Amino acid sequence: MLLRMSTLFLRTLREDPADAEVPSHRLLVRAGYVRRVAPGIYSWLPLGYRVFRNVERIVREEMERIGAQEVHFPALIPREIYEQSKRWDDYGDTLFRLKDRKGADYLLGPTHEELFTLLVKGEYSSYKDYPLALFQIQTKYRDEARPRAGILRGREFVMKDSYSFDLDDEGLAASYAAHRVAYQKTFDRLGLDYRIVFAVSGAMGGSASEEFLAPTESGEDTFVQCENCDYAANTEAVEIAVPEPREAVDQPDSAVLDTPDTPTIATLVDRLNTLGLGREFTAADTLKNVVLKTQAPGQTEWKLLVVGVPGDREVDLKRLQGQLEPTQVAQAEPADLASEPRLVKGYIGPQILKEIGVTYLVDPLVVPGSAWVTGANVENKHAIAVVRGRDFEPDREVGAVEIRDGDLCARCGGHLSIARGIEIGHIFQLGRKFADTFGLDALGPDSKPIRITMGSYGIGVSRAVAALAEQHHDELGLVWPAAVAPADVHLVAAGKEDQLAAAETLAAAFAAAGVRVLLDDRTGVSVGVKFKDAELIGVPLIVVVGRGLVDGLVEVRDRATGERSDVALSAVVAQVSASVGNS
RNA sequence: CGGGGCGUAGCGUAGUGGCUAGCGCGCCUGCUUUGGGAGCAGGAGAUCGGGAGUUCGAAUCUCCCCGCCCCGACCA
Repeated sequence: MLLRMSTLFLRTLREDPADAEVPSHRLLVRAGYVRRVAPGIYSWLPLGYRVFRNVERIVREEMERIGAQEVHFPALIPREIYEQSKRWDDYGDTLFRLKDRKGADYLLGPTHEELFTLLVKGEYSSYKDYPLALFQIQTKYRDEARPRAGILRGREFVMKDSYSFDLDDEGLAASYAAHRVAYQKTFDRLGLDYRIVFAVSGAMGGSASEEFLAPTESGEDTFVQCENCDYAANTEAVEIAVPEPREAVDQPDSAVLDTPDTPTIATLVDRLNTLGLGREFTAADTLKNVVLKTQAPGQTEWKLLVVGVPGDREVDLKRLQGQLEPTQVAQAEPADLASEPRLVKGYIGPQILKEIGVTYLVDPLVVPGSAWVTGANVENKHAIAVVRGRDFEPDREVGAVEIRDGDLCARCGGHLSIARGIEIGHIFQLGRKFADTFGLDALGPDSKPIRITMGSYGIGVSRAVAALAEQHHDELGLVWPAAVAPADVHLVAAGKEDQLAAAETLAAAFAAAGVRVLLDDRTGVSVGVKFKDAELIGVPLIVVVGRGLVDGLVEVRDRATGERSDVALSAVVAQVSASVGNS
């Protein structure tokens, strides 16, 4: 392969585009890889499309390696198919909907579970046909409320999605494991730094669920990782270490105290410490009861919900929502509170919740037998030594507190640290949700139907390009890993005539040796511009045919390390093709 | 949808009531230059986001609308 800068459709920008903030967006635009068409919608230019196709190729190869077979579905899908799975309504505003000339409804696919399931149902009917894994690499559409960060989160993006079809749970587990390995190989080959984190399976249902996150500052997913063991989870799924449970019975009796004007945790703690109770209280000794409301799927009615957390912690609504899916959770409005006068704002305690029929969830930090200062359900009064298992019993535990940097790992007790990452892949065991919806069965050896169980696996192909740019750049520009770079060598002809002629000859030799070469054969461009462009474009090796030519030397530069060495013109092809072959 | 910022040439920007809207990059022509985004000279390119209004006069002031970016809500 030989690409010539003199004719390449490329214009680099000297300055950062004003609308770009994150590094990938800035650099991909500056280096002429992509151009914005509309918010969240981008065109891929020749260099960018080469990187894109390299990523796509690697993803495809690793899918095929585990026996997944590639298909290609339409992006344009009739409404009826999504009606069957209820997602025409359930997906909400994020679904791109459109009408044809007859007024019939269509959508642009955000994911393709329906089509995969229906396709298999239409073709396969025997247990002998399974297991099966299919995948596609397809443009997906989501009408994001707020597209952002260039191609990291667009309204149109390319995703590889695959689905496994198995007869039983063991088969699903095996398919899931195969995909997990394939994803590791894929991201390893791409040169992405990533973490596999536990996730909640969310609205899609199912059990096992893990995300592949590429740690980077501009990532929009927060996750937690243990500094001691390999535990990592996103903030919805994370579990932190909790205190040992205690015996409820042998604890001091509960008592009600006068605590006027203490509707907040801070005012309460101040007051407690003036009462001479023989100990110092902190916010962590109090039990905060936050009033929320929930809406079960398919219901229009909202029900009150109280969540108890230690007073020094906030409730993380997003985390809570993630665990209560598909039930919706929201902050209770004053009007909601008014519907239950026995809940006294600022003085709510769990002691009466059973009696008044309000669901009570506690964070696991509120362990059985733990004693708390909490509201007495009377204006200006709090209760002390309120013990879980004696004075109240929650309906269940749910991880609700905001995770802090330094919280302890539930596995090993090590410190947890919070980081941000880009979700580049997600694997989960979908189970029988769509098989149930569409009646996907295989006929078993006993002539009885077997309901198929599915796994769902996604890789954001276009997003991976952006994630690579996020992880592989410096102040000068992009620094592509060899496997995805638009070329192996960026060959700069530093001068005219002799040097240009020598560069031409060398470029032909590289190409003949199977080295992908980008030749800067532009005349009338100063060498400084060529160097800057080479650094911005980020091909791993830069070879300069310049002043050393009179001595039969060219300069080889490593874009990543900045290392430079002079190599004999006669030896450079062999040296470079060896290093390219090794990578 | 809430909060903030911003719309002037392909890109980055200056210009807060007064002459022909200025500058840098990029682009075109010519000459010079060739190891770090070159120099000189000449040139093309803008309905100043749109509409309405105020005014002798509007990029500039007022109102409405549209769009973009960032934060949040939301979101595999």
